[in-house]
Amino acid sequence: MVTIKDIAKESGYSVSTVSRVLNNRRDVSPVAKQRIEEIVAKYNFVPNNNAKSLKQTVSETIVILVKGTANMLFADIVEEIQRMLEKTKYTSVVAYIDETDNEVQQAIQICWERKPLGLLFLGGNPENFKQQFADVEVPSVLVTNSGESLGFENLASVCTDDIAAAECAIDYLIENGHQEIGIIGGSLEKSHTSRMRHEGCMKSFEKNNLHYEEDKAYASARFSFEGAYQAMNELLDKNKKLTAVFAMSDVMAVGAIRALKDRSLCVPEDISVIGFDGVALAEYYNPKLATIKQQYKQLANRSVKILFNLLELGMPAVHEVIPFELAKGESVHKI
Amino acid sequence: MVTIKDIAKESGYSVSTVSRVLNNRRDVSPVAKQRIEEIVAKYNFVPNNNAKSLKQTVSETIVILVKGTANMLFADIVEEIQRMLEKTKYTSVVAYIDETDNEVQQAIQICWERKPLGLLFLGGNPENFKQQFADVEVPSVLVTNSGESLGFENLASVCTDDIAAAECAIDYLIENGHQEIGIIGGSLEKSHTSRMRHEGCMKSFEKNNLHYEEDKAYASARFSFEGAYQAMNELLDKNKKLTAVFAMSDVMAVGAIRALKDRSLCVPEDISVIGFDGVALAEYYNPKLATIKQQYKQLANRSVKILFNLLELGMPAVHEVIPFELAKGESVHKI
DNA sequence: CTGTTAGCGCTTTCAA
DNA sequence: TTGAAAGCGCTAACAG
Repeated sequence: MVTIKDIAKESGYSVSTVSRVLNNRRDVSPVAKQRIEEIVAKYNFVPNNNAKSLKQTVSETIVILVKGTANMLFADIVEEIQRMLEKTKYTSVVAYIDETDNEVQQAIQICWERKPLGLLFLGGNPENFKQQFADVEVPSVLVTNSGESLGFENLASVCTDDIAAAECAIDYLIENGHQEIGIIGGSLEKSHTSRMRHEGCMKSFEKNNLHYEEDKAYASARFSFEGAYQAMNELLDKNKKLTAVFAMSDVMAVGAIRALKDRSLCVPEDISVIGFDGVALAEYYNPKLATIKQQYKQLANRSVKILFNLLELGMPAVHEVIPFELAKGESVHKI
Repeated sequence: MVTIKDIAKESGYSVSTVSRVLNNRRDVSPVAKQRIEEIVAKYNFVPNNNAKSLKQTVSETIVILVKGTANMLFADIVEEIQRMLEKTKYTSVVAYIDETDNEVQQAIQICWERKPLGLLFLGGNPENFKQQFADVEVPSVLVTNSGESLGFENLASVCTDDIAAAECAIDYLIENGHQEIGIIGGSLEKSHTSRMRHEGCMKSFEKNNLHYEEDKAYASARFSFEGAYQAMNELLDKNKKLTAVFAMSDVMAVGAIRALKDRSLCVPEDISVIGFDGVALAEYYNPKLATIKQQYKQLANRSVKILFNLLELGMPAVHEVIPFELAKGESVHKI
């Protein structure tokens, strides 16, 4: 493998000059620049990022930390963020981490290793932030979760109001005459987002004077087709009178619908289903899913803008809420 | 941030001893080991991977290079591979690269930077391998594509027979009485996989004495809902007599079905659709998709096993074909 | 504009 | 069993 030293030797310049050319510094003569670039091209030289990061005190990189690879909403947001970042002078790096990992710990390690300018967290558990985010010194934006109550100076946030959105979903079911409503979501102990949405559900139930029994009406599962499939079956066994289900993601809604069909129940004729997120799948599924549409483009947009404000303008961290939309689809039926 | 030096100072040992403990070397006294581990735990010390990789000549890492984040089949395979690798002494690292990137170039860079023991390519363009894989010295397995014709000593492969599988899909449509068949796939210029599957289609058409006109019957698109949606519309415009469609992925099949529904065509009553891959979505969709099931668990299994054979036993690179299955689903109708 | 020098944090000889 | 020292490939002062 060819190193910067080899390039230096062959070009007749010193390594520092080569380094300057590589990093597009202006203080290099055009002659040197051209000569060095020739040789770099000739050998197809690519700098070793380890060495680079090891030495550099700061890079021009923005790291997008995505919690969970399978999340369709995150996939949309990531794509949008990357599209935006491409147009800037910054380099973006996407780091996918396991859903069970601690994103803040990972962030600390990443900061230490890659010295990014800024961080974008897609998803995350506020608990983890509370415990360790103080060790992150880099301007960051928490996307799809609120960081308001955390009170860190370098942590802004952009999210959908999960409570209001879930409330809206249940309201919609109730408006359509449903009284026996089941909920499929994540673990209420582990998933903060699920807790928020659950809280929204409760608000709607209370507001509408509907009785809600968690044991009977809530089934928790992984955010997957399979998980929701099982959860739906549980719910069906527990409550024979169910007429509607709120699934905390579109993927879950699809899993639930398959379970219903497998029991020869029609959606929405026999049971109505509403999802959450508003990913493409919702519109491509049959029936088209009723869902709460999170505006992924806006979430992406504002996140990047806000990060730039922190980064370039030194503005204080703000906490924005992006409005959601109710997409009526075809999976909810009036009774 | 605390470094190995700090640990050394606090423990009273030298950096080399600390390094030994960190890397589980045996030539350390139990006393030293314990003392150092205490301090490491106390400070929550994590070594800087840049420095580590920079110096190390070889790591215990196996890199999984995934081409495209949105590929559901790859997601399944990756998960399975990781599950297997977890049980071994190796560390696995997943690197997602853009579909438009050159995976071999990336691999070279990764080898140079992270010095992995082995490489697993999920997807890839044989053309790229032909041009540059010679520069990769690490044992590798190409998954879901055949590397047989490439003839590299350190490149094994595990794949589904795309030609036979596509042929089987078309055969199935023809068996069901379809004569006017449309195909939705990737770019025939850019996607090797699409070319293979296309070839399989042709074989079936010829075998069954059916006339095939590429212009009229083939629509290319990105492997996404949206892309297939448009492609389906194109096809519909070009051939009013269409009774069946083969989509080169399940995601594409779903996109196509939505396009059909939007034109008030029923699947499978008016038009039959068969997909490819056999991802979970196929069984969760309505109607359940007829599809060619690639056995992702077996693909993952054999890939890892074969890599270990290369790695540990120095066995020669083999090229395996994993059998596929036809899942009949509900989206194909006899006419 | 360019070169010299000193490390970044770690692993790895080589001696002790 | 341990430590000293060299250096991985690169950037970043600091001189010139």
